[in-house]
Amino acid sequence: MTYTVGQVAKLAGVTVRALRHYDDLGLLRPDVRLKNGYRGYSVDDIERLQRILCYRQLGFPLDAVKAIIDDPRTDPNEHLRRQHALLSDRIKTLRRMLSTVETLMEARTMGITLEPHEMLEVFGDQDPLAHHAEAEQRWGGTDAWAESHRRTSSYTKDDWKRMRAEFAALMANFAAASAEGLAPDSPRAMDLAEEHRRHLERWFYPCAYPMHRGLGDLYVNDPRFTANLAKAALQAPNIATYMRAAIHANADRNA
Amino acid sequence: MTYTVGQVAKLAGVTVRALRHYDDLGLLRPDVRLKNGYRGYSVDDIERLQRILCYRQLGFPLDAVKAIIDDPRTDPNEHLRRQHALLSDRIKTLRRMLSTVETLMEARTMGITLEPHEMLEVFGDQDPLAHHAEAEQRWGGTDAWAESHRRTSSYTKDDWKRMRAEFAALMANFAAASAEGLAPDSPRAMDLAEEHRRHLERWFYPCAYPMHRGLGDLYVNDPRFTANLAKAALQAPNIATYMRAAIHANADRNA
DNA sequence: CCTTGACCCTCACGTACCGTCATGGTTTAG
DNA sequence: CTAAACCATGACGGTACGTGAGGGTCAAGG
Repeated sequence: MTYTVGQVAKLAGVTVRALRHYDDLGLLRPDVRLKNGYRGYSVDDIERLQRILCYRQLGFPLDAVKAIIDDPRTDPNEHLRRQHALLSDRIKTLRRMLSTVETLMEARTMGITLEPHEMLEVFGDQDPLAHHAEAEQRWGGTDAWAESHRRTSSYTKDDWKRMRAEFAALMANFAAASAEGLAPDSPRAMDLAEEHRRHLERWFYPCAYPMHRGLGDLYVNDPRFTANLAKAALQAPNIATYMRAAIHANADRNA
Repeated sequence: MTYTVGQVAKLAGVTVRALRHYDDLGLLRPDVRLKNGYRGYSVDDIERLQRILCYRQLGFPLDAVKAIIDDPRTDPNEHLRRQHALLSDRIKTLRRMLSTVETLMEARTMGITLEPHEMLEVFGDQDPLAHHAEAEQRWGGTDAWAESHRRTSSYTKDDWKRMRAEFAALMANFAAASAEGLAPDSPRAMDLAEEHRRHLERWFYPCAYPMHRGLGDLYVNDPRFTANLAKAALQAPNIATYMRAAIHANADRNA
């Protein structure tokens, strides 16, 4: 299945012109050219476009985006982790700006004049490059970054086997707990939820409690995830719903 | 007191070149030119710069920023309200992007392939203009917008007198409650906090519970606000701390 | 007194990221 | 078979600055 420029543009909410520009830059080359000269985008191209748009939204210039995306040291999981970190950062700074605006509002009602630096400092250039350069400084080449990177990209077949075995055991426990009629907010069920969270953190990506909650919801709301979990739990009924409840209870416990 | 370009640039976290550019555009004219030709920025200029940077951060082109800022129908309070709304919106969409990234992460670990539109649709152009145009459509000229605008900009001297009287009464009640040794999380104290919140909403700006919490913290953390409240409460001791506790209790109650 | 370095000034050209025609072929609905 | 709706490739324009070039200003130190 291939998509035309117009289709991709509509899907992504960008203009056709932008896609053509990315093509010119070599940033996003459509998979094929049809006989009539039309651009034919593949699903891989779409995935690449997701990365492009995400990094661009975060303020990176396109050549930097190209460098980031084409970096051979970075695998897909690493990209998602990085996007997650960058988005979280951005949200944090926007929250600081929002907080400053609230302070300004209240200062006005009270007739208090704030210092210039209090009004300004958070609104400056949130250029991700500066922060990223700093991150590069902190992490670049050192162990932390490399280790975080090594995690998924260098798993051996044996590792994957162990991971799957761990996961299967965990899901079997969930199925058993559910079958026993154990309440999802019982300590045992919550422990299983915690184990699930740490499983994700050990093998894949950092997963704080709010994020874990979101995943619990995802498992119930998206039938594909529901089905996948059911399969892993040997068709235990409503296992996703059970997991979600346990995950939320566990998150509450650790709030 | 006037500031040089370099000082302002450092305060705001932007380049000197950018400030000169804003000068050229007529977007931010320094208050004065010193004898030596240096730009001299006043505190008002700094306040204007805060608006410029905020709207620019939100993605508005500079000429639009100029139009927004120079719009004579918009008073300072209205600007802050608008900035608050726009920032909140932006945070909301970034959160949607973050949530999508989390879904993508989990989809990878489960080996599920998402539909193209699921990967892309949130990352498109978050151009505030589109949304703003829509808001203009919804509100433009109609009552809601005008009314929201009329609120502070058209208060008469009598209105201000009533507002100040209301506020004085409220603070007197807080002082009394505190003097009586009434617990800040008692119903009566929480009612006062709620009254304070509604006072803000009626006279100044929308103030949801999370924001109200933030203000409570501000009252304690910033001595200028602490002092101001103490004065309004006839020097009742620790009134800001008392208010903060009541505000948080009230927010908990309405969570 | 004179220099050095950190500021400031005004042109002026360059660059990134597209928007916007202009011109023309292709495909699909009626 | 024709109009509308796509696709293509140039090519020029526009915004928001970056980046010198070339040259005054000012405080501190030798």
